[in-house]
Amino acid sequence: MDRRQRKTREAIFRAFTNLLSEKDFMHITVGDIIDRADIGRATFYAHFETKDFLLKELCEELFCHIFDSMNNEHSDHRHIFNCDAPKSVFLHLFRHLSKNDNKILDLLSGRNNELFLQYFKTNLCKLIENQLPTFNADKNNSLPTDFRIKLIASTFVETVRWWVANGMKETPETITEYFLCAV
Amino acid sequence: MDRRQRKTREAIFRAFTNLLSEKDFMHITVGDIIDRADIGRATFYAHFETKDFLLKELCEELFCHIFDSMNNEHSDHRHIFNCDAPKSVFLHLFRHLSKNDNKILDLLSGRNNELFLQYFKTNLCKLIENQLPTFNADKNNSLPTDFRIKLIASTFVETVRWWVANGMKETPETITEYFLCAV
DNA sequence: TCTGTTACCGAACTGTTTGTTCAATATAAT
DNA sequence: ATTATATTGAACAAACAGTTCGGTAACAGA
Repeated sequence: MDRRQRKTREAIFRAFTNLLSEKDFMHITVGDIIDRADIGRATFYAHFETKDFLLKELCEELFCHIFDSMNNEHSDHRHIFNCDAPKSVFLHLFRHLSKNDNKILDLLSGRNNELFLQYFKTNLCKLIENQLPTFNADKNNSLPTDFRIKLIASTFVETVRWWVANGMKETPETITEYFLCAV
Repeated sequence: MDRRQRKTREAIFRAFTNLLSEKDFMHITVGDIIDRADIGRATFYAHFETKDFLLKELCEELFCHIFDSMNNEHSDHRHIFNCDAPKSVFLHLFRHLSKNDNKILDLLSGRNNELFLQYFKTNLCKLIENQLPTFNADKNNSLPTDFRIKLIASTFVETVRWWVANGMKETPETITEYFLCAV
């Protein structure tokens, strides 16, 4: 990739994430973004079709590679997760979230956390579907499977939300315990 | 209230809820609303400061009175809920949701259900806080209280979301069982 | 170093949306 | 009937979205 392209793209993402921690996505204008990124208007539209696509690509850059790496590790080194799954998988996830250059942390603690957690949830459901047999099925075994998956996903999301709202004081290990205790 | 005012207000709400079931709130313009409501532009702004305030007032009209009535019944006739709380409270809620003139149903099954369930959740947490001692505390008793409340609220919301996504085929009684089984 | 390619700039431009204003008209309240 | 108020339609400035294009700077390969 051209160095110029890369720099502009990074400048746009940086400006955009800054703005997201200040105001609603809905009220951020393209003008705001190009002012803060210090680039021309035409340049922005050369990179992203609309503001919505910018959000989409940011989310993919943030989350999808996490899940991809997760799935790869899961299939390549299945033994790692099978020793005490699903604990390892979610511990892994919480660790990723807690250290990703503080970029994810900023976005998740801002006004728009629902926005990102929505994207997050979509990927999460697939992951949980694979892990489902390893979950303790004592209590809500009688519930429909798709319902159970969504419940676990929303519990995970709510756990993350509570975690970041309280300043992420707990260790990933503790939070994993909380999550597994709740689900 | 002036009959003219009331009629315009209703026309705006009707047009707005129609549009909400068709496209994202973000992409609905004031022009769309006044066209469908068949009113003048100046009239819209005489009623609502912005599009966001219209959404806010719609949510209040839809949800807040439900919770108000709930809280009143709860304080006036405490015995009703104490016989087998928290079942009654949430059964009550599910019943409300399933029959409110199909207006709530439309909105909750549309593209913008996250939007409304967000408003919903805020009120829900207060209700759950009152009902908390009546919940089965066997499993996740060790978790922080505020965390437990948010978990229960998000489980309720996720239950509603799954319910409407599947066409609300289950009776309120069944869904209440599902919810209490999951929480 | 030279050359063709590609990205960025910035300024202008069209079309859309927002929110306001105002005089004229219609409806409600007393 | 008279007064008060809601609605209308049109026009308006300001903000915003998305496009176009000629000129400039940075890149990659020979």
